[in-house]
Amino acid sequence: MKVMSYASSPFELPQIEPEGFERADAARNRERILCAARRLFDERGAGCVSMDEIADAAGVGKGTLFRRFGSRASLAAAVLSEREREFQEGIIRGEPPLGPGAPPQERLIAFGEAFLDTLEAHSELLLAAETGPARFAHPAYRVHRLHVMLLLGEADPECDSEMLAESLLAALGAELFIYLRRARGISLARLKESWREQVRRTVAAPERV
Amino acid sequence: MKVMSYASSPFELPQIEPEGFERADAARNRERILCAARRLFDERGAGCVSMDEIADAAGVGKGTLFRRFGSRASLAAAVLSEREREFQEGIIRGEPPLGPGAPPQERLIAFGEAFLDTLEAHSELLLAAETGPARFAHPAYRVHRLHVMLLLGEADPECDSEMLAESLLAALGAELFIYLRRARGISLARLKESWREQVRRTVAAPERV
DNA sequence: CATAGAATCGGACTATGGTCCGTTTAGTAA
DNA sequence: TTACTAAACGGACCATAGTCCGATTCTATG
Repeated sequence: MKVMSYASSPFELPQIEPEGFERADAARNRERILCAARRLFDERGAGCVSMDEIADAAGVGKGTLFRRFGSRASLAAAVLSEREREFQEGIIRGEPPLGPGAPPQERLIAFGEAFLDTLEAHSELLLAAETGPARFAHPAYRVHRLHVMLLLGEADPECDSEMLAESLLAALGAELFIYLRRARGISLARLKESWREQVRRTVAAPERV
Repeated sequence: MKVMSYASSPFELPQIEPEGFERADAARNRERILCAARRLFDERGAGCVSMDEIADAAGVGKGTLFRRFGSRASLAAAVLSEREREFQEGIIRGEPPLGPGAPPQERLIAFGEAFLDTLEAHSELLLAAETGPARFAHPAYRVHRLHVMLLLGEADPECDSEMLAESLLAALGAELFIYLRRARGISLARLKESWREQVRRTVAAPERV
């Protein structure tokens, strides 16, 4: 079996720092936009802020905003990128059970619980960052998928870890989270318990081998 | 344990036929709109048809279109409703394993496979009908959820069937389907195999009890 | 048939994500 | 310092989902 590792598919975050040189005014405007967006999203909720408002608050034209960030979803992702970086940090170099060292099943459980915490704190932003089928190609999602896939493969070499990873991650989508949490009033604790149950059922129980 | 049945939460389809009386012109326009929408969606793909075009093709004002159907997502759902009706028919009164009679695990597998067939045939429409967290409150989704939940509870009375049903259904979302199928080129057969694997792993294996 | 009034119609209007392109400006080299 | 160029700027512009309300049309009733 071919062994995959993070090295073969390096970490990728949305290209916040551009590759080559960046003009001073461009850098300044990018910073201004991110600040304004962060503040407005925080104050009024991501769903209630238009791109025009962000451009105005940043003292920047609309064209500039869209050239920098491409789309609303992409801007939301950029605002989330610091949080995402911390999350990935915890996964790669953090303490067990989220970080390396714990058995894969426990790491999977810890991953989902940590993700649910992120959803609890930033569900609106995550929802804004999820737009259409393209979202699954986003660098952050790819990292999550690779992580879950590797853990699944480690926990149970028999399984189709690639597909199971997609299925498991689908249960952590922002739309579903918001519906369950707000419309149905399901507690965060129950969502976590449900995730644990799903992981336990998905990876082969120890006695199976 | 309280036994739930379909009777306690009757079938609900989007209210295509209005409850009370409907004026003749209203009925005629509703039919015209559905026809035009069906045709245009079919000809050019649901993603490439605007509401204005549908209104024009139906020979109807935009206001009329929106009063009838409320939103783009809702119109897409209405266009799908016939297919959905057949699907539900197959589930309730059809032949096993989709219909009653087969063991719950097999019925779950058949459900997913049938759903994947529907996605294969109508993914764009289903995508158009999925809009935001509200989609989980749609009558059709509720029927699917209830069905999966009952089967899960039957297959394994120990499990939290309510939550597991949501998780399983999340893996059948149109966004994910389109991404896997088109961007990743994964075959329908593999998606079905993955569904079977997931169901087998989720419901307790027979020897567990 | 005539009338009343409630339901419906339809298109102008708004809000908003996203694009375009003429103008401005930061960096560079002479 | 100046001239030059590539990049960035910004706001007018476009497409489209969804709203509003005065004009119109349907149906029931006398």
